[in-house]
Amino acid sequence: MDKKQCNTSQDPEVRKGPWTMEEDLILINYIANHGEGVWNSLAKAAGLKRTGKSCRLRWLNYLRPDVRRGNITPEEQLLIMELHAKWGNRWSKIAKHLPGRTDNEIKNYWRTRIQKHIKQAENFQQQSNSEINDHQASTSQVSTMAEPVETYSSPCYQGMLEPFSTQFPTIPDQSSCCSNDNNNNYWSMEDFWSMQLLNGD
DNA sequence: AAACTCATCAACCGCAAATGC
DNA sequence: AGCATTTGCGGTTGATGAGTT
Repeated sequence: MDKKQCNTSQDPEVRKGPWTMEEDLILINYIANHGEGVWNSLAKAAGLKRTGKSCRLRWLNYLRPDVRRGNITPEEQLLIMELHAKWGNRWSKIAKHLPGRTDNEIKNYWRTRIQKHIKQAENFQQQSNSEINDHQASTSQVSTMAEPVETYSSPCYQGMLEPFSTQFPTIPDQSSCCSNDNNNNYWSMEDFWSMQLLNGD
């Protein structure tokens, strides 16, 4: 019936927003002791005032020990582009081919970095196309180019992969600093897991 | 130094599929 | 078979830090 029930977002007891270190520790400890499970009941049993969804997302994207943060390598960038050309926005599918990467991370990366470059490239192509068309329009009445290029398609990338990858010398630089920058937000996951080892449970 | 803009990313939301009863 | 619940996915938003004026 009401699917929002499992969400319980109306419940004032349910916390939202950024996770605190305490919450992270509770979740890590609970999963270390009991394993992953039914997330709604896990959230309750662990004493977290979060939805199961929120716990799951936090665990999968940030707390799992095998999650890699930052440092998207040029190889990964190209792989993401190739897989996106093949499958489109199937982020979870793409993420499966990038060990340690999450769908959310890849999605964000795509939207903030790659899409920007592609749009620039598209604009550049459209500009040069329109210049060519302007030139050709004087000799021909064909108007098929009015159709906008819709989202992704592998042919669309064909010409973009090369210029994109060669203009990338700027991006790996930032990725090399990102792992630390990201960790500076609050604390590092290495800290967390070493704490776990110290706790022993 | 302050105000403003832009880029990034963590987290939420809604929906559909999967699963259990 | 039908309903309820849970899980997973993709899109979107809001907070925040960095850069610019």
